Amino acid sequence: MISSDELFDAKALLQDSDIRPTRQRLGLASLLFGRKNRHVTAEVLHQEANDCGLRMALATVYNSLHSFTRAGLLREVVVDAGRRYFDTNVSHHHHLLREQTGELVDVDPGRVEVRGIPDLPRGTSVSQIDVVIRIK
Amino acid sequence: MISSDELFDAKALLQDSDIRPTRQRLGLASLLFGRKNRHVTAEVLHQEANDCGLRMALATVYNSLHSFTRAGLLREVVVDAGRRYFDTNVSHHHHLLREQTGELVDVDPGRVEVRGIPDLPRGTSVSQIDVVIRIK
DNA sequence: GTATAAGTTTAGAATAATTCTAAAAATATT
DNA sequence: AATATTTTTAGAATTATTCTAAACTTATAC
Repeated sequence: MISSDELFDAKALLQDSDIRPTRQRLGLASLLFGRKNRHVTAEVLHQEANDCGLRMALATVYNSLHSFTRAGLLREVVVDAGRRYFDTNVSHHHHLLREQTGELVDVDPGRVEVRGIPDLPRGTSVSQIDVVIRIK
Repeated sequence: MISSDELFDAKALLQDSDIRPTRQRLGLASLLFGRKNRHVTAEVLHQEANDCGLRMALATVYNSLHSFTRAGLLREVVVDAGRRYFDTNVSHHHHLLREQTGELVDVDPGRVEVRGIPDLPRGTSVSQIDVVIRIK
């Protein structure tokens, strides 16, 4: 169950991001942002929502994940060609991927350093640097 | 057109890897390994093969890419959730991705340094570290 | 508050990439 | 050559995601 103050937080969060706080988005937001940092796929989040009694279409979960991402509340992490992961931690950091389980763990950027970025083509700039440490 | 010595190279390469040198695999191998390092998707490679007069099913391209990968002749690069890229450069290196075009460029591992890998869960070891520099 | 406009949700269809299936073809072995 | 093994193929199936347009919600104007 979702407590009213969690819902309230979610509402403020969405409104601050100019996202309409609909029932569905409030539910997803409290699943995503209520607790610690998370990595989810649409499928998994949809299942979780259902398990909490929040009934909604899978397409709504996709729509919401994209809205949240556009608003900067989520960021997409590419670690698998075939599944889209969304990360609630939008600050600069890296990832450790357990290949066996698919589990993703955040890695503090202070613990990994990328140096000596190569020359970039003229007129381009770095938009992001992703480091994925795959473990088995 | 594919010259006979390119075909010969491809044949030796496949045989050394215990892969039967079928017409389809020889053709794909010379497209892939005949020249400089490449990054391809199944779709693009299939199109190229067709353009060279090498007719084959798309499923064969997928099968071949997987055989070559299993044999260590290719490695999969994950830079896009939705498309599988294969890289003919199987030595340790990183990638620069031009987000506008989807073009992938190899980055010498000497030009980028990753340090201070975090503590790993007990019983696990690093299988690979991927660095993707996204530019726009 | 009610009406109207704007944005959101939904089920189901559509798309895209990849994998599966099992019969036909090619390659290798005897 | 005959047989066994592996590969290729077309097309169906699967998986993840996006699209569509009608129904519904939420916001805005009066």
